[in-house]
Amino acid sequence: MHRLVRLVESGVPAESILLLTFTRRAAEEMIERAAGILGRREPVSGGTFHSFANLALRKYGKAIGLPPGFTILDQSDGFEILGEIRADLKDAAEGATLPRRETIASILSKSVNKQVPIEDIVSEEFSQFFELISLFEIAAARYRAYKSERHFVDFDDLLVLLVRLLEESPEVAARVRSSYRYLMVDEYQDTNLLQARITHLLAGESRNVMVVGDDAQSIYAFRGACHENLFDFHRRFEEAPVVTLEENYRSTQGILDVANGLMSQMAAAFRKSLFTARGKGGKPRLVEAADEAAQAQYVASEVVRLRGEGVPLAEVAVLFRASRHAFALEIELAHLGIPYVKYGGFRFMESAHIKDVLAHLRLLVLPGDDLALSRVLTMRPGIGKSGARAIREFLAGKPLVEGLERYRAKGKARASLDEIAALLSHLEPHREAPALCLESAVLGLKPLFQTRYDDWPRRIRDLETLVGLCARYRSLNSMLADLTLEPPSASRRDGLAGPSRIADELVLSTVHSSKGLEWRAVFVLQARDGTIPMVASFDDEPDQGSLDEDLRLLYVAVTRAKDYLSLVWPREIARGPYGWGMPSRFLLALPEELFDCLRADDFVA
DNA sequence: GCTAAAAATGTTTTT
DNA sequence: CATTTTTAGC
Repeated sequence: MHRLVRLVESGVPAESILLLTFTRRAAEEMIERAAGILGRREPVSGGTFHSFANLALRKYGKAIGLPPGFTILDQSDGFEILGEIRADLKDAAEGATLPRRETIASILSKSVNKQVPIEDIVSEEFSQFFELISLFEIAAARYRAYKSERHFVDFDDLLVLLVRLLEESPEVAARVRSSYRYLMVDEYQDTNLLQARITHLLAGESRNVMVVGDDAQSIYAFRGACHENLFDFHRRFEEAPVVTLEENYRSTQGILDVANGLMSQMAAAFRKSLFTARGKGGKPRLVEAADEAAQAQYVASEVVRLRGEGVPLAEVAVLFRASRHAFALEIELAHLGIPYVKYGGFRFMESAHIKDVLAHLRLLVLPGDDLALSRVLTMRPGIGKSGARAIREFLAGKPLVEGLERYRAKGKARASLDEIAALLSHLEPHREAPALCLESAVLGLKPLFQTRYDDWPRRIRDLETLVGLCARYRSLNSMLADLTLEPPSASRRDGLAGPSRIADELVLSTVHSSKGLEWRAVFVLQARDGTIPMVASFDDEPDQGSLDEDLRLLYVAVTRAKDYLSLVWPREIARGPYGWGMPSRFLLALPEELFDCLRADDFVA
């Protein structure tokens, strides 16, 4: 940040500075801080690598044959396509069971992000599918073909295509480089090989580039992040000075002692020892709870106590590994009437009702979007998978609404087709603002939702919130692209969280989504062996790599806390590996005197 | 043959 | 808990 200020003060126009990072929350945080320092007069550009790629490709993609109106696929779109491909490949598998479509997607995606052949990924991480490598390669080829025929672009393609654009079109590369002369990348340990290449390409000859990262906080290896990028950057830009930041301005020493203790268990290369001038502070707590309910009760009662001591709810966070770890707590909070926002985990854009409505809008933008068409068709009564396929084939190349009316069908299917045709012809994307269009679609689908979903009131509320969030868009296409790349990420008890930053709400968040943020008080749920580190079963010990990643995950969680930290471990949990009944091995490895060891049961009673 | 309802299954984490 | 596969039903 200081470099940013210095650059601007030394006369560099703010708009020639580009800030990039991997996660949206880190990007938001980064841009907000920059705006805070520089004032609003000169907005700095920046965002995630993906959103930057989206903008650049819309603008210059023509140079590599990509039309500006390309459609972005989200993860579940990709799953759906691969599901079809998987079904087609079943015969070729000759009786062998193919992995789930999500697994195939993960293999293909890793191969792209790490820029290594599928064969390597499978032999390293999925050796049980070694026999199927050639099938995966066929699947990859079909998946690529499917996308390129339709000008569909998935998350990985955004990066691949940006690299190709910058490499194959020197004119475009020169233009982009001249408009962003100074490049800064935050959370560099989370970038993958493609993003590192983009960084190098954008830096170009001028080499005006700075990256910030902490290898101890690398927690995205599962999607191909490569924290060695940090060291590689150091080698590539030899003249770049390395500044190690060891003084910590956030946490009290008691918390840093735990953080240092965790870090000393890592096999990391850039060793640090964190210290602070903030003083010792209270000891972090290591709290034993009987089960998840007791864990929830302890956390809730502590939150109430802290609020009584003057700590606002918004200054308190509860962190966990997976979204479901917070379920019990959510019930408890609802019971006590404590408001909260929950980040991470469940994704709205992938929940059925939102996809239902957006599929209709996608058809308005691109009538040939057969992924969206399938969804629009099959969500109606009377039309199933094979019916949809027949209708899709019939409709190919025909005007959509007319075709729907002319298709020969009877009974429920006929009624459904008429309803779709009526709804689609009623929506007028050219005359209405995108948000209004969305609103009409919601209204038109409401009767169907009421029969289809038991919890339709909640879903309708979600959609109404979504309409509100979309008010700022001027084109349907950019609205859809943004919703895919930057979906609303938080929820409240009753659904989608709208913009209400004023409210004093407790924060529940996955550790992954908490990166870069800080709170006065932090609770970590399920700091339990089997969860952190995650262990699938008794006889299945995790390998060193994933063990290390989990250690870093706990490190990230611990270092979010400024003054107060409680690590809670339930002895019994409802699912998953039973019978561990131990705190995380990473915590057991630390000297006991670093913690106040408590029992939640004594506490709550 | 195709759909719709019931059982089974398999779980991070993000763009 | 929500999605996918299996099974029954039309």
